[in-house]
Amino acid sequence: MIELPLLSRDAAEAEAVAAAGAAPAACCGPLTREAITAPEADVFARKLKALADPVRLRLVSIVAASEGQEACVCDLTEPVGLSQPTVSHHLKILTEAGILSRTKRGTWAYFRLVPGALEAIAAPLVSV
Amino acid sequence: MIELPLLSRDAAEAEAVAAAGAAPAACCGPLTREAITAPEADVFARKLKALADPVRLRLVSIVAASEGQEACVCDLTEPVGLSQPTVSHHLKILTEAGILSRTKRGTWAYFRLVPGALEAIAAPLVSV
DNA sequence: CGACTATATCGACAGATGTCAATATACGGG
DNA sequence: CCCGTATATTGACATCTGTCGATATAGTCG
Repeated sequence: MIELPLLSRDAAEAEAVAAAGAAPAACCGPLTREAITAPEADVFARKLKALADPVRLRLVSIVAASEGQEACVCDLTEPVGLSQPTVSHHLKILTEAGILSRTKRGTWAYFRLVPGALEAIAAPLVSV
Repeated sequence: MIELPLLSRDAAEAEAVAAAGAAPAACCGPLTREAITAPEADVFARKLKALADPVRLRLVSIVAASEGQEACVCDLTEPVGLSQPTVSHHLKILTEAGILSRTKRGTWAYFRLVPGALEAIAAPLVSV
């Protein structure tokens, strides 16, 4: 097994998931069943933080709702009205959280929603 | 209709919801159906931010998993290992976001999970 | 009333976060 | 091979956030 020091744990999992065709796993059981442990809370909070920004929510939504469910940075800069470096920054956070995946084709970087990523984040929030 | 300047919009909605016996409404449709608008993203990000902290996740979970689904500040300080003012601060954020409700009985302030609040946050994340 | 307890608020402070301009890197085309 | 374009990285900066100790507020019980 080769180490992937440049990839976060979440991004690495997302990549493995894509290769295997499986869906990302939820971090933990339902919050309401029994008290979440501190380490589980850290992991879950990291994922929620990645999503808890109006710009990043819009980026995820635009990517997911796009033709072919993918978009490049150049498609995203104008809709959110921010500079290219800022958009790249947000996309990096979303990718490292395992929410988006990045594929480079030529000069362009295409981003896609990782299948099941949002559902995995939602899972601990629903009662049963 | 009386104004409630001391309560956030979310807390006010949560209170109305409790009075009517209804469940909190989701901020918007599924992220993946069509692109979320900027104002919707702001509202949704505010709710996610309230939850996107390891301490607050644990507080919500401890409250929800408690006997009688409620807990007072004194029950919560020790489990999370933080000072009382800090715990009060986090509880205020959760209450203003409409996730917890606060009831004062005697000297104690009891916090409960607002029914349906977590599901309302999860709703836009699930595909259909 | 006066002491004690539970909670909230305030002020301060370190560290995280979102943003941009400038720059670096990588790729494709003449 | 050099230029133009797309993206990523860096450095700087203002703002937000989580934490604490100190203090204020409010309720209980002698």
